[in-house]
Amino acid sequence: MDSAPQFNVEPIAVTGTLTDRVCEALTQLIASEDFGAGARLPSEQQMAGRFGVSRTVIREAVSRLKSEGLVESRQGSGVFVRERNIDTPFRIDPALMDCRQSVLQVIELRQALEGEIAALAATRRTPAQMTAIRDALAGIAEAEAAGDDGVDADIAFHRSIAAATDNPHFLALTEFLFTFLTHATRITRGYEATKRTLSLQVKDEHQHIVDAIAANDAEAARAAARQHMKCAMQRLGSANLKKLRQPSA
Amino acid sequence: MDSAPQFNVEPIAVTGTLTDRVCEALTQLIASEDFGAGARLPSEQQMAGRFGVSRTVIREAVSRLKSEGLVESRQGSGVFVRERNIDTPFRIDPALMDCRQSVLQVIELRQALEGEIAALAATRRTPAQMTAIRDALAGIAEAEAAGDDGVDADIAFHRSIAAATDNPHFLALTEFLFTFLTHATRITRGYEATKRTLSLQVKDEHQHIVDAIAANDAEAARAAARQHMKCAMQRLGSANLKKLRQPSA
DNA sequence: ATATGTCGTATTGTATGACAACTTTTAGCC
DNA sequence: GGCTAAAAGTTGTCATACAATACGACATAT
Repeated sequence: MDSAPQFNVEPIAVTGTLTDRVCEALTQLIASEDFGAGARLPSEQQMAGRFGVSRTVIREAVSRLKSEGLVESRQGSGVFVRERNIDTPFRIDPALMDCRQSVLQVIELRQALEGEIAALAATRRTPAQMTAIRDALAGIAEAEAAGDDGVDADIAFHRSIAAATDNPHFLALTEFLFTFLTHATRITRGYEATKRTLSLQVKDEHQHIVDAIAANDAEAARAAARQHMKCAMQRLGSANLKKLRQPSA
Repeated sequence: MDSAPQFNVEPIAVTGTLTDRVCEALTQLIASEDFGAGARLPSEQQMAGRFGVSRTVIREAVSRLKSEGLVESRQGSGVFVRERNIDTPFRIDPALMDCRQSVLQVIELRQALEGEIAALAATRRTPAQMTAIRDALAGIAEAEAAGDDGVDADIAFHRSIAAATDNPHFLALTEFLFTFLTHATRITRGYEATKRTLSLQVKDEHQHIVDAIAANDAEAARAAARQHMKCAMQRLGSANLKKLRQPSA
């Protein structure tokens, strides 16, 4: 009988762009098991005909579904429904945001990353990226002079280094950790406080990192970044924080 | 001076579709705060000119960014960077799952983490955790003997080490990266293949890590784990990866 | 002077046609 | 049957055109 999946297009929403509507309709079709995992969608031309839109719209809709991991396209072959993706992203429970131990743990994570990030940046940085790093470093001093707390500038500095790795995942993860830390420290305070009093030392640490990256010295960059993170933990740790659990026995 | 955001487009990645590359480049540009929240991107035509691609490609890339919530487009006005949500989790674009470069980049991320994880584990591990690590190592051999591909056992091994850091975020992040890698390598294949042929070397690397952790030697553990990851990258890099066709028939 | 209407321009949304790159199927030959 | 080559089908990319919308400039009315 009807072995071929039907294309019963319910009257799609009357709001939003055509791409939005087609996207929604396709998502619904896939979800309603008319097209199971591995099934091939009709060709873009066919879908354009069925929906009464141009292939442009279909392509944009499919592109979105691709970015959501629902389908995958193979050139010359077609568009196929993906297996249910166990898309469990990495997240940090916001409930831990005001927990100081969590902050230290996240910084510990950063310590692991920043060392490698600095090393890779020292190896791969382009002159343009080096300039961006130097600008960001200067931005910290400016912010400080302007009376700003300098948190944003500090983040921008570390971000510019992460960007120089040419590995977007380092940048994305750094970004993510920073959003957590800024929100967390906004609760626990103590960031600006410690930062202000020790700004000289921090500035020195930053300079060491930049110098190493400028010199293409991966090992020195790694060491400088690690030292920077270590000091950051100590600053936070000494700022009236409870100690992390240490290796007991 | 020129306050307008620069558009220093470095040569983008040489793999994947044009849309993939542009998408990645734009994400990086937005993340690197050349374009802060609320800023307007250049018009699609301008971007097409700068990247040297057609407007079609730009539109599909922007469409993906829209579906990820990074930007929003207003007809007649332009494309604007959206305020980053507080709890946007760290995730990896599923569209990059079959991109071999992404796999290597994620492994590079793991390389940064595993070194520190091993070092921390060596410092903090409890006897019980040490036992768990040894059991996991033995589990790899058992799985291998049983004819299993040993992927799950390998994951369990690294997980047991991450658990010994007493920092739950290391465990969670490792977990996340593994789910990505398993899904990705299930597409690109080559994991078991390379693993089988080089299992002796892998086993040796594992043993070195365990020994260092057992001896509470943080530096040795870090070195061993980094070496392990480095080799993993080389193995994947040399392996002849090919996209896998879904067995729909 | 302020408010309002109109217009022109810039920008995104959509349509269409074409070609390239790639995959699958088919036809033909041995 | 098995192999090769042609053909058809599909996604990827490009170029162009027009529609729909937003926004500022300018003129006009109150």
